[in-house]
Amino acid sequence: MTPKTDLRETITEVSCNLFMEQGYASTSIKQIADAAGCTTAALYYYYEDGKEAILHKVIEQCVPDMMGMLATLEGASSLYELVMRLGDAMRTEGPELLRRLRWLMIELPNMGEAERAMLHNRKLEFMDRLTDLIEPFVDGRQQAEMLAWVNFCALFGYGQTFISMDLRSYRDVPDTEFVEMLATMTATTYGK
Amino acid sequence: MTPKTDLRETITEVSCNLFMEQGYASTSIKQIADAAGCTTAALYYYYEDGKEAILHKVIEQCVPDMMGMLATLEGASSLYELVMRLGDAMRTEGPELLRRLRWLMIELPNMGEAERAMLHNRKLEFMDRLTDLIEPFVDGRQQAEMLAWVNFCALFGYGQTFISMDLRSYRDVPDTEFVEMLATMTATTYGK
DNA sequence: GTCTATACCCCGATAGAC
DNA sequence: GTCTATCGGGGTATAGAC
Repeated sequence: MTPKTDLRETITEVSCNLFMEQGYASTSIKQIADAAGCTTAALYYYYEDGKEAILHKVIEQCVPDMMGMLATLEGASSLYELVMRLGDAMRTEGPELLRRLRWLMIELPNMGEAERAMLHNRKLEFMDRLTDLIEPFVDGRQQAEMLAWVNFCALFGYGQTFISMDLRSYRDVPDTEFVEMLATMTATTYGK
Repeated sequence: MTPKTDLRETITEVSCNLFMEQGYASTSIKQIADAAGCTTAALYYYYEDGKEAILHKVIEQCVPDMMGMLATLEGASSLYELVMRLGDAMRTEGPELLRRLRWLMIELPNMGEAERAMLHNRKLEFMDRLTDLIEPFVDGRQQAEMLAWVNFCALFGYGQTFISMDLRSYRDVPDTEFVEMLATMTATTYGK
């Protein structure tokens, strides 16, 4: 029963949680050690470079698989259905995914050039793929690209607003209605 | 010439800048004192409760006047024009406004219940007012409310994406085209 | 009002025992 | 591999001179 995981794994896991809750700067290695059930000295056995090394490991593991989310969009039969499926995916994987994106954005200043570039690439890949999926249903790639941005930004903005401002009112604006409206607007105006 | 402002004002001003750039947790009172041209002891003359007191003062002053932004929307003659004006307002006041909103969202965990409630109220007031402005052009208040959310979230998501991910590519997706598409979608589908 | 000087604590990090 | 013990440094905060 006891999840006798490696201490190394435990450290990254609890660090991930603490960093996301409090931010990197406000989390002390003492806190991490306590949460992991060891002393600070033990941390340095697994992460020679200390706190910062843990951060980079957490960042690496924290990057969400946004491509996987797009897989469910394949085979949509209309633009309306495509946007609805995107909304569904956001609702399903959204809370965790948006939490991660949000944290990564907050910690950007603590990242190195390489990490920033990696995230930037992931973003572009995601938008490219989403554009691919939209293109068959509209007039030209440029239109598809803009639609990808508008839809992504709307869903992203929706998620950030509620995740950030206060989780309790996540349902003030019903998510199904939000997505339906977005899908209707998109399909009515640009669907062919 | 020399802006011989009160030291008290200087302190809140430089604190605001430092907090927004580095975050509250990563800013030391020594940094604040240096930037304000005084010693840390002087800070405690104006803010007995130290760093945290400065934070609360900065939060208070930092809350953006979102209602003012909506004033420019009055008198719009169509739904399309209304959304375009909203986009214009976002582009004009947007960078500074989104920067503030973003910071406030990040520092939410450091706020008291009262501050959180105040921000929540401001948000609701803003959405209510935006709904008022949209209502004359659509079918019923419920539709207006949802449209307010979709449009706000899209513009907010757009701004957050570029402010956060990297400012340099703010123009990867041209902002005028983004707003035009949003306005077109909104007006075509729901304008009456 | 502002400074100097200082207290005290917690932080990140390491050496060396086990 | 993990702990105990400890160090140096920077952090917040304050007492008292001016």
